Amino acid sequence: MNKKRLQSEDTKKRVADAARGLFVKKGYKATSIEDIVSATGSSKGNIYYHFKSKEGLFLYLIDEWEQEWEQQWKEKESLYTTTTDKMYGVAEQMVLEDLNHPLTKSADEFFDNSEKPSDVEERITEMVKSHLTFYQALIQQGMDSGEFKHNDVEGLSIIFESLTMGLSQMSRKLNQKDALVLYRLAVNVFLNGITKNAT
Amino acid sequence: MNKKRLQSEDTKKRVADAARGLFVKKGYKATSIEDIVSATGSSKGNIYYHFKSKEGLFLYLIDEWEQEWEQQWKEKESLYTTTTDKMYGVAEQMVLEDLNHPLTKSADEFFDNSEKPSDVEERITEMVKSHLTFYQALIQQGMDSGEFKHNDVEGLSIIFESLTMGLSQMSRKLNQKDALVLYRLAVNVFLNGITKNAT
DNA sequence: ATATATACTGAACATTCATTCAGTATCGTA
DNA sequence: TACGATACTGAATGAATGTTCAGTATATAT
Repeated sequence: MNKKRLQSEDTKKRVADAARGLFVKKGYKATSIEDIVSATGSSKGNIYYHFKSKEGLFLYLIDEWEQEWEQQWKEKESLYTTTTDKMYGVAEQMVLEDLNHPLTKSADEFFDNSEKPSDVEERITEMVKSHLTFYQALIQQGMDSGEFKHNDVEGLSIIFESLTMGLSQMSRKLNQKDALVLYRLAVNVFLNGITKNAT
Repeated sequence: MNKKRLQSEDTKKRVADAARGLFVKKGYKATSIEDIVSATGSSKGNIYYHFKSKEGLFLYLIDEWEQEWEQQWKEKESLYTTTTDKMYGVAEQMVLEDLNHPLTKSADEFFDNSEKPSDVEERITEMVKSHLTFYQALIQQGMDSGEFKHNDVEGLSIIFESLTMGLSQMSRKLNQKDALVLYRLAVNVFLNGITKNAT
């Protein structure tokens, strides 16, 4: 039970990769199972053999993506000394990872489909919460270290999350280079608003 | 030909209002013609008699909304003296109007449906462009008057648009009061990042 | 070599939804 | 009053799409 299992995992990965690509490009709803079938050569039934449903496939990709993000961040975090640098680092990773890694589009799309209180919506809400917690800790850290002015930490974290959400939508048409410039400028504006020493 | 025409216009308005309410609440895709039928008591056919299509109905609402926004802004603009005040004013109107007035949700949703290069997508792109032009002029004005530091005007306008796009998504669950606080804080952060005199 | 679990196929099914259209009702007007 | 236009009805259509399932192939274990 080896060659078979390996092959099976391979097809599962192939399906996941194709689906990811399509979701980035077209969004969740606009991507049909049929599209994935065409892209993989695999059959409909086989996709349902490997994944519970379309939604299940999507959730699988989200999890995968989140894990990778976390891992990459851990690798980078130690390289930054100041909180300021960390915030630039986050923005950079966002452009590098999130724009490549696709669910941005589908995720935003999902946000607006309150139709079904599906697992996915819960999942996304959960994701936003964890973002907020993350930013909150980061900003608090900056305040404690004296880099940032004291202010409403929770509010600022929401604002930063909002800013990045908006940026991810706006920069969809941009190439990576331009997006990077835009994100940097955004963090710049955000920091000079909360940093003690004016630039 | 009067009573009839008035009645007709009335039903058209009733349909539009109901559709607006549903689009805000559920988003564009999640709102079916059937939903609008249920909400109005009008028949499917009648909706198609008054509006070309679901998309046409949506576009109608967008136009209506944009006109109202512009009008309300004109009434307020003269009340603000500094550009700073104007920006707060814009934010305030956004919360007061945009959150009430609904298409926010559906509009964002549309952004992610690149499936069809439909009129609507073009329309929304156009809207974003006009926003950017507006913010650009406002920010330029602030720079000229000496209120703002000199900086990349286009970039800053994109950032402000992004920020507000993100805020509109994040504040969906908030009540008007809390949203207002959040938006004010956001503009505060944005301005203290580009205003010469630190707070 | 045979049996069995695993991997896979694709036609059929079920549902949702926008849109159409042939027909009916209502109102203004000649 | 009768005719014509305008306003409205709702069943039927058609297309898209997620999901199921009975059946087939393949590889591993006995």
